[in-house]
Amino acid sequence: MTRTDPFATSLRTHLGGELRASHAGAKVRLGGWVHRARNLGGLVFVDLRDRAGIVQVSFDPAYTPAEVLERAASLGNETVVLVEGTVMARPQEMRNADVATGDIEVRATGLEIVGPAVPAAIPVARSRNENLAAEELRLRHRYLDLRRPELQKNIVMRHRLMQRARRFLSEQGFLEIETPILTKPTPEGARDYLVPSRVHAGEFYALPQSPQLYKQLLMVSGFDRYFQIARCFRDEDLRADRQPEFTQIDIEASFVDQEDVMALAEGLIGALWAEAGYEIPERFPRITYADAMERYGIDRPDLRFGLEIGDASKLFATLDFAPTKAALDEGGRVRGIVVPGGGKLSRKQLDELDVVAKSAGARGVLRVKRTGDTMSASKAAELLGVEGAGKLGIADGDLALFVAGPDHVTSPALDRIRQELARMLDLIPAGERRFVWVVDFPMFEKDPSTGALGAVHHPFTSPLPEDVSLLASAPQRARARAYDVVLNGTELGGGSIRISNPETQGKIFGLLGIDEATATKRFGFLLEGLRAGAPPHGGIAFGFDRIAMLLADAGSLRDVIAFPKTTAARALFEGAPTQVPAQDLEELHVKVAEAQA
RNA sequence: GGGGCCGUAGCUCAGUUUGGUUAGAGCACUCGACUGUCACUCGAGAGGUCGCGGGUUCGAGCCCCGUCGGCCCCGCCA
Repeated sequence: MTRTDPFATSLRTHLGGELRASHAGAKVRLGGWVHRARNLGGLVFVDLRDRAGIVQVSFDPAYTPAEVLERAASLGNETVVLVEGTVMARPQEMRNADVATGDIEVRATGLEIVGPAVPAAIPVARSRNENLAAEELRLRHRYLDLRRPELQKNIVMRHRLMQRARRFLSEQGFLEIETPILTKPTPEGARDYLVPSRVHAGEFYALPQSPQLYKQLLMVSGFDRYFQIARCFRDEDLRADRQPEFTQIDIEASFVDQEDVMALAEGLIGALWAEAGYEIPERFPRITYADAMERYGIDRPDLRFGLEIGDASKLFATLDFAPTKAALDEGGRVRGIVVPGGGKLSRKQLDELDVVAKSAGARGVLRVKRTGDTMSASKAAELLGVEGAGKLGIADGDLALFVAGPDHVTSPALDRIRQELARMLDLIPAGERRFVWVVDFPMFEKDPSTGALGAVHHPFTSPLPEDVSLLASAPQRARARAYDVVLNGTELGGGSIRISNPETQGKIFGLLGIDEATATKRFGFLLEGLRAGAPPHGGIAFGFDRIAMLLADAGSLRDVIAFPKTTAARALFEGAPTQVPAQDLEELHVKVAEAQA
């Protein structure tokens, strides 16, 4: 028994899942879990599972000592065993083409039970037609769920992506630098997770929402290429693609412009997708924010299908049609989508689209259908006539859907309609990957309830040089040196060129309603840093969990995170959060407002 | 903060439409048979707070109210 395998230890010689026909004749010692056992009476087969896969171990009186065979016959699923035996090529008729190790089996001569197991609370080996256990149970018994080959595959992919990112960035001269987890609360943005200080009564740390300020200060310090696989925390309500703690590939560089960061990001994405076995374009196309909103109604367009949004306001202005007239009179627009061959959509499907649009805030969807030279489906269709239809590009057999109102209503509604149409008409080609940069984001957006300006990206984002003059006159029209990279309608990451001039930073704070005293209190250490000699700098951050989910082809973020939280931000396995002893609270100078029943 | 769906054996699910005998099936588990299986097969058995609390009713897994938990969505997430 020679230890030639890199996974060999004092207890084992190989990973069973890696054994192949080339190992035939080898004497091996394996460690693993009993995935399944088949006892034929006098003959026992055990599927032994380790992280590399599953291998069949056979126990036969012809080569297995009686007491070993007896022990094998008693094995329960998920028991941990050490097996000793010889790898044998299986005769042709006994091979199993469904398993990677199916050309061989291990003929056992020894068996040791090293980890007896009670029956598993949720099955690791599922029978056919058996669904996965409820996610609640999978999270509660995470150690079992993580034994499933599918999840192991995801976690392995995550590891590979993480290493590939590290290697790629290191090779580009980026330094991996850790930043604090106990940091300063930030009133902007998402809610912070707070950590009370024991030493300083009444004071709190916060967990970082991102290492933003630290990485800018690292630029000020001269570490001109930084990266970090950074854990970030945001205390907001969750979604399928949102966890309270998540991981970003965080990048910042000095003496760079937008082009440099974008080129680097394209390189990194190319490397990550290559790691998962996909070849993608070296450069990604670009679209401005304004263009994206106009043509797709959203700032992260899915370019895998057409159905672009058009403006039909001019034509509708000539029609004596009250609903659209009213919207136009109020300064809104009539925008719509022409659906080639859309005439075949059923009444039920059209009603579904109506529901989708209404849930996005629209009053309703106006339908225009053309069959030959007959216009139907709405009063507006008749008023429009064939001539109007021609002007809008509505051909025989087509359907057009219009929404009227201000852009902040029509855009989201048409975005939802567009996506729903693509699904209904099966327009999304399988395996298609359409990367796109969205650039020239506005600097600010108005809070609809208060009317106050807020930063679209974050308050440290630099304006486009040609728009600096707008800051004083029309800040809402000023565009930012910010960029998002989008794949198939999913945002992978985003970043910006930062403000490296303390005066400009002060102006931006002013526009955001942060006076000098407040700015000093909250971001003083950044402003001080900028005054101490700051290079031009910028960066980008990628949502690593989401990328891992895409590349592992996982159905949920929770399937690429070893120990995820539920949508109520609970950890079911370890049971966090939890109450703590009164004495601990006292020491932290914390009083719980209402006694828990 | 709001809306939707779900919760029946250790697990996956029937049963809820129309309230009515002792709540079923497959897998897992226990016992037995079986020498080439690979979802082994076959026989037998054990296993239930129908999430929890309250209500309506002669009678509730099923109807009503509340509550807990999970998932999805809106708000929120610079």
